[in-house]
Amino acid sequence: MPELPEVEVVRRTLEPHLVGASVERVEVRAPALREPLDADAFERHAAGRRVAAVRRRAKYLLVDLETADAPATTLVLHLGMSGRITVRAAGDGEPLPHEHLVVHLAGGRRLSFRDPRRFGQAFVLPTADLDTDSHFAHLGIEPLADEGESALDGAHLRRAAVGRRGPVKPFLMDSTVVVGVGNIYASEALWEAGVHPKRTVRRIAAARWERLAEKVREVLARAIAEGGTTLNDFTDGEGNAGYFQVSLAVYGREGEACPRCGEAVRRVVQAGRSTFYCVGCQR
DNA sequence: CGTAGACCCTGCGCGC
DNA sequence: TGCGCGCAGGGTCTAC
Repeated sequence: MPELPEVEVVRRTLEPHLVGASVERVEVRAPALREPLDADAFERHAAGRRVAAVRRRAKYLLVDLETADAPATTLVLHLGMSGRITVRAAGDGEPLPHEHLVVHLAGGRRLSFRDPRRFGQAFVLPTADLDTDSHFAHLGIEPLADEGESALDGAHLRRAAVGRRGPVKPFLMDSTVVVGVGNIYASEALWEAGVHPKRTVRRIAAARWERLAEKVREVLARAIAEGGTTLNDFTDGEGNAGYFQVSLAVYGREGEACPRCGEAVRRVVQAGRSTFYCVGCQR
């Protein structure tokens, strides 16, 4: 469900509910995720703290926690394929299906983390250790970062492709190159840029890298503006659906007419994931 | 070192 | 109506 835009939409909707709130306790309801939840760590590093900020790095949601007498910590949440994070009102007490973690806030509201497929993650660590933590140490640049040294541009993609082979679509999804580009938006950005998903990264010229970088940023920004893509069950932190799926040009549209040239959209599997593209206008 | 494939899970929609 | 199959937004590990 969630690529970068969906996580950013969740972040933005959670932020006003969480910043300034106090964490009374963290309840581990079902510890079995791929990395089992550590109730002791939550108790030691999250309980009794105040939310200072809600940030995002790649597809990770970062809830910064502070207290007067200890260094800052960060609650890290990843939605995997099927995770959902919502704020529940005080008194709304029914346990939800697949609810793994409940963060109880002062006043009775709760932050609820659900994940049927259990590919998600939840852990807490000192904020100072974030950059060196194994989940973050090898991450590439943020595609929507401001202009500057680490902005996503054609030169960044071209440099990252040096010495590599293989098709451009999995390359775009490689989080050591650029983060946040998942299976939906990789197909969409390639279609927007007119680049064939199977094209080898060694045969892409500077101008096309530039166009591709631009389209990646554009597609992600548009998806955020439209509240994220909802295929089955994505909702923001307040439980609202997103609308970007109506804007998808090729993803999930095998056999339908390409909006640009009318050719039938095709589906292939690359690196185990479905890719949708148009032979008429992607070269 | 870089890349391809298997794998971790549950739920849903489709065709029979 | 009910059932089995294929497929799903992510990431990591192993084998080449």
